[in-house]
Amino acid sequence: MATASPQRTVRTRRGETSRAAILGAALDLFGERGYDATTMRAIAERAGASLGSSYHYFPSKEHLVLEFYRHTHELHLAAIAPLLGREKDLAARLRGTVRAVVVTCEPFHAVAGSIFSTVANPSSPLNPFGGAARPLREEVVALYAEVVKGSDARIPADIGEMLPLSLWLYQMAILYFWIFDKSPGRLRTLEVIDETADLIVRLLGLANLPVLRGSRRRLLGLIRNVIEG
Amino acid sequence: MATASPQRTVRTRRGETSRAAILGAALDLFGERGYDATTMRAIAERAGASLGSSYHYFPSKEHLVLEFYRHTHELHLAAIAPLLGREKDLAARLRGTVRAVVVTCEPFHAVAGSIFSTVANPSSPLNPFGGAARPLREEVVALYAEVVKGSDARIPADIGEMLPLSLWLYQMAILYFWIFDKSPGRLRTLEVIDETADLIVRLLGLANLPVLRGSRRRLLGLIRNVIEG
DNA sequence: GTCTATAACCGGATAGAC
DNA sequence: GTCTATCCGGTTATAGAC
Repeated sequence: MATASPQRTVRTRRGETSRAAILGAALDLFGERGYDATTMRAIAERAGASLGSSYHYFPSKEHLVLEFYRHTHELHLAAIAPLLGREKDLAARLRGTVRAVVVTCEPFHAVAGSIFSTVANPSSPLNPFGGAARPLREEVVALYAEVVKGSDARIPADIGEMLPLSLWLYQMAILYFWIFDKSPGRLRTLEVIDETADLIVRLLGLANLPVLRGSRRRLLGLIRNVIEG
Repeated sequence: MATASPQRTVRTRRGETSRAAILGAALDLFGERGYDATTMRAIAERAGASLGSSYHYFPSKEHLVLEFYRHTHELHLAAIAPLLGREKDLAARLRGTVRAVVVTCEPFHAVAGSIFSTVANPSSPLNPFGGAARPLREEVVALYAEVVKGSDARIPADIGEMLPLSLWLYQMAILYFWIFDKSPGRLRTLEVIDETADLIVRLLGLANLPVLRGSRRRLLGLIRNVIEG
């Protein structure tokens, strides 16, 4: 077939450019006005595209938000790479990782509230527990697996199995606290992170105590059971 | 002023009737078709009212659903009164109280997701952590204070101070799990309640262990600190 | 067959006449 | 307190351009 493939880089590049322009406009506007106050029409206009074009690239307004997640996730990964390469103490790794989450998200604090409420809705495709968010969720869980595995802490196997997902949940709780935090520099959130990260590691160290064995087994069974659903 | 007050019961009653008709129609339709598929226009039509009239009584679609929530809260109180009068075991009281929450809310399950997300929005006046929701929140916290106080469990004072609010938070977490629960009869949620209620009471019993003293003090300090904000 | 654009539709919310 | 007329914005249909 000498006529060969009609797929050319040029044509693809035009699509990519439009897509990037629309996404960039959306992220800008979310940052400027918040999620609710940003209309799809305004996004299209700023991107120099039409409304129909925006919907060609993003099936819904919420899908633009998903992209926004991914963006901050990449920033987060880059921010903590040095720490994870150097530090061996579990509490320090955990504290540093979660601190980096809120620091990375800081420019979007004003938007976070409305995004959260959109996303908390179980019927939203963006719900973090749902299917569409699975790839990203699994990346974050894998990150917490690395936070644990790269440390010098010795974690029992049954706990280690559940720990990354539990830490992901912990991170979500911190983010919800952070959304409400009006303190200057979000200092209160940072304090809470320091306290809780320390407490978690301390309790992990106590998990082998005979008196706690029964509760530990039941708690792990519960978590396992809940995840399966 | 012999012309006196123009407020007559008749006029008030007419308003009440319309209001009740609209609310009733809404609850019926929510039950029949679910929240999303029920339009404000359909509610007005079934109630024999106009769209504008509906908005005269209820500022938004979500407010209609909130009304139902208040209603179920009353039902919940009534449902657990016998249990709280009779039972002395803390685990049983807690389990029964939280079980009754989800049982009472069951007719409401299809709508619960959108309510939760409305209410989770920090900028919403209806946010459970915010000022407007304070009266209802304090009622629920007071209920959990009674769950604890009416039991034969001996709770240290520092824990007792924080416990009702913590249990309220625990109930919220259970409700969020319940929203996602697709199991028949919502059995999985009931199992989780039984497990967690038991676990909580067990851990309360262990709180006096010397090894846990440090963590206990830090955790309580943290909770106290978080609440103040 | 990939991209863009215009013109609707639909339903929540509001304005203002009566 | 009730209505009609309208706005507004997410979403969809669809026609054509490259």
